[in-house]
Amino acid sequence: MLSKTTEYAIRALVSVELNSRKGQRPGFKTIARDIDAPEQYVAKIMQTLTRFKLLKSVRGRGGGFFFTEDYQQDIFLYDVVWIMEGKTFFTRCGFGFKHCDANNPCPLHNEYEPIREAFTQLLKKETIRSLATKIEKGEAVLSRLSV
Amino acid sequence: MLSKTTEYAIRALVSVELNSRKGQRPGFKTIARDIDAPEQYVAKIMQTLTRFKLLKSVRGRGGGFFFTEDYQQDIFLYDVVWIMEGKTFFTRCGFGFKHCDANNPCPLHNEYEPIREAFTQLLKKETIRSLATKIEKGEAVLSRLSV
DNA sequence: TTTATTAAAGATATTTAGGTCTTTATTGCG
DNA sequence: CGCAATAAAGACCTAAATATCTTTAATAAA
Ligand code: FES
Ligand code: FES
Repeated sequence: MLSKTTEYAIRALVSVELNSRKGQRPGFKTIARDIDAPEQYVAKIMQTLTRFKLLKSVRGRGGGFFFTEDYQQDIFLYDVVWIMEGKTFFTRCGFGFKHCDANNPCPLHNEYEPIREAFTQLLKKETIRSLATKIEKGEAVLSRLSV
Repeated sequence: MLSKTTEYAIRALVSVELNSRKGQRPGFKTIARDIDAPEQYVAKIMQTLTRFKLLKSVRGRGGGFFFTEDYQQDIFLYDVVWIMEGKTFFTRCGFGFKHCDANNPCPLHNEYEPIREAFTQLLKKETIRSLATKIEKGEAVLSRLSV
């Protein structure tokens, strides 16, 4: 569904959120450990997220990644997916056509479109904060050691 | 969602169904043209589908691909996806964990699981025949030249 | 039986996603 | 200032998905 890279990106942002709730400013190594992903790959992904201004970074001693003060508006998973997968992600044809077109539908369209839409709505509803809160409440986990 | 290969596989089978309704026994070149996919790649995919006995092939003059007489039980899209993507396809974690586990859920689980299940049900409901019928009725198309 | 036609098989090539390494720039601390 | 710690940047590497090429085997028609 989502690419591994996008999954890492979402998990990494949640890691930053959880760390900052504890007054920390994590670096990419901390994040990578948190989410059980390759350090250097996480570093690359953080570069992308920073470039797209989903969060800030500072280099040097005491540096790391953090959300800005004007982080009033939530980061929706939709935003992350949009950045990592491109806007076409939300309108792909389930049958493999270049575009979805309800006026010239593939034979899966009528069934597939509502499912794709439900997933889009999920991504427009859930935020980095909402995921972090679930984890903080113990309702979910950020990574699993076993299986 | 589905890999390109799986999409080709489904479309190829629908092409065989539509051709055989017209009394034809298509070869991989005909199929490739029907579904607008690379000939040799389609050939490879047909080999896989034949190996898994979703349909039969004969070589030589007048040869091609066709469904057997005991083709009473429908071919569900679920079967095709199972063959092409593996059984783990239907139980993947939307957050990137190795497995989905409701007892130790990721923060997307509660929202994601129903969507994944809806898609699985779609694949268990729709068949190669049902897709072919939609196309035959003019309700959908097998490929699109433009966009 | 020869030939044309077709799929199977296997090797190879290309592209994309995923991942690593090295160097440079920035920052804070002693 | 000089050093240690950190992210950025870019080159590079690896693995998987996608695609192609070549040879072989099977079949039917002439
Ligand atoms: S045309 Fe295929 S999903 Fe809409
Ligand atoms: S644990 Fe992630 S979807 Fe079930």
